[in-house]
This record gives sequence, C-alpha cells and structure tokens, in this order.
Amino acid sequence: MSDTFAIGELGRATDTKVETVRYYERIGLLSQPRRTSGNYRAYDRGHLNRLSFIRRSRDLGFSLDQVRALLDLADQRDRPCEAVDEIARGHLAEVERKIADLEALRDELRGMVRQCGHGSVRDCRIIEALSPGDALAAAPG
Amino acid sequence: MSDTFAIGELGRATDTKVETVRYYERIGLLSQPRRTSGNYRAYDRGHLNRLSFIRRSRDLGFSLDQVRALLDLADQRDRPCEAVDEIARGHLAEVERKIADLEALRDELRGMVRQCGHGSVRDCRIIEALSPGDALAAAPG
DNA sequence: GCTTGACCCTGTAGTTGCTACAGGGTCTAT
DNA sequence: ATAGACCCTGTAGCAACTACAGGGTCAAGC
Repeated sequence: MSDTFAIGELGRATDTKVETVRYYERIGLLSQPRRTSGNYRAYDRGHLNRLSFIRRSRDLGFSLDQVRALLDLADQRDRPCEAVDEIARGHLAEVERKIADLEALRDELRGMVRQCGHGSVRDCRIIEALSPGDALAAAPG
Repeated sequence: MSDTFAIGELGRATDTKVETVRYYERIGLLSQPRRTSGNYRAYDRGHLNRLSFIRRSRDLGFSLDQVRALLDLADQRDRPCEAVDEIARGHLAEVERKIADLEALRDELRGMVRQCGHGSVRDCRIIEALSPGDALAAAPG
C-alpha cells in the first residue's frame, strides 16, 4: 500500500462520508490534495491527520469555525506563544464550560433513568421529570 | 387574564421564539390551536404544558424525533415505560461518551497552556491528542 | 477488447432545527 | 384616524452535512 489514499479510503479511516470530505475541501478546511491522471483526489498522511482532528473536534461540539481556529493554533508552532496562548485559554474555558453543562445534563438523565420503575408510562418518572412544574402546570386562582 | 394565550405570550412563558412555535406546529409537534375571529392563534393550558415539555427535552439534548417519541409515549399511559427508559439511556450513554472525550481534550489544552507560558508552541500536542491512535496515525511497514 | 462493478467526478438539492425577513392584516389607545 | 405592538403566511437563510443525478475511471474477468 502506498503513501496516498483515495477519498474513499480516507473516509473509511476517519469515519467520514466521502461527500463530507469534499465539503471540507470546498469550505477550505481541508487543503486540496493533488490529483491523479484520472482526476482522482490523492491524499497523504498529513490530510489524514488533519481530517482526524477535524472529525474528533466536531464530535466534541466545536463549530467548524472553532475547528479552523484550533487548526491554525496547531499550525503556528514557530510563532511566539502569546497570541496563541490566549486562543488556547479561550478554548480551554469553553471546553470546561461544555463539560460542566454535559455533567449537569448527565446527572439529570441518570436521575431519570435510576428512578424509572419499569412500570407503566402512567408512573414514569422520566416523563414526569420532563413535564412542566407547578409554575406552569397549575393556574393560580 | 383568560385561559387562552396569544402566540407571543406562549413564547414568553416557555422562552421560545414565535417563529419556533409556528415551526413546531408546522412539523406536527404541537397541535393546531383554535383561531380567533381575527385569525390569531389561541392557545390553551394543554398547549403550554406540551410546549414546556418539548423545550425542556430539547434543552436536555433530545432530538425532535426523540421528543416526538417521548410525547407519543407520554400519551400512551397504559403502555410499559421501557421504551421511554431506552431513549433516556441511549441519550445518557452518548452524553457520557462526550464528557470523557472532552475531558481528554481539556487535559491536553491545560497542559498546553501551562507549558506555553513562554517561548514557542513547538511541543504542542493538540493535534496528536485528538488524532486517532496508532492504527491510523502510523503506517505499518 | 469489452463488459461489469466498484469507485471517483461535479453540481445541486435535501436534511435538521431553527431564525429572519417581506409584505401584509388586526387590535388597542390616543 | 393613525401609531404602534402584535399577529398572519410564505419564503429564504443559516450550519453542517447528506443524498442524489448524471456522468467518468479503472482493474478484473471473459
């Protein structure tokens, strides 16, 4: 096996649909690979790493714009660190906020699932937990 | 104040944009309310409860399809609640996976910020941290 | 050397879950 | 009667894909 990959191989290696790979290229997130004589895209290991990074970041809830910023950050290894440090700190704060949000969500879901008595929907605590509280459910007066 | 609400009131009560309320109606998630003589939507407390349920579920990260399923289940009071439990469990598993991934990223960013106080970012490992394991990152042979 | 089938190409339109107009109608108050 | 806040329908836009349609390429097998 050579050092280049067709788009399908790249897709399988990164769990990305072929159309999505082309989409990333179209919006400039993934650089244009060289083409074979038959006009097929020929990717190298750099593309593979970059795409892996993109996919994982997306999975973690970063927007494409944020992924772009992260990639720039990773690319500017020669630059003095200060400008980059700020971006990194910003991302760190955001990641920490995201973790906190998800943990709160997880706790709620855990509470729901734990309380589920496996009875009928009538007694289902999950549904109950999702239903509005007193302030909205009951009319005053 | 009467027992019915205009769309704007409903929106304010549930922190939902008016356009979003109409959107939920259009896709059949919220039933059509009766109309006033002037063709204004007139919602009742049932709509308010249902919309609250939808918004809360959305807030907890359930997709509209999942919300639809939950609503259907909530309506079938005699059915066993296993299906509800399954939706919640599936969602919980997803949330837990995301937290674990974000924690890995957080640790990387923390290390980076700590390391990166002065000098260059040469040792930045964020790409590596988010890149796939050996199977993909290193070519065999 | 010709076909079959897996793969690739471009381009465009659809999806989800909203959100934002445009171009109007209604209602309440002054 | 006129201003302003609200409502109506309809359509188009957004992010981030995803799914075609209508073709071209290429290795394998007969």
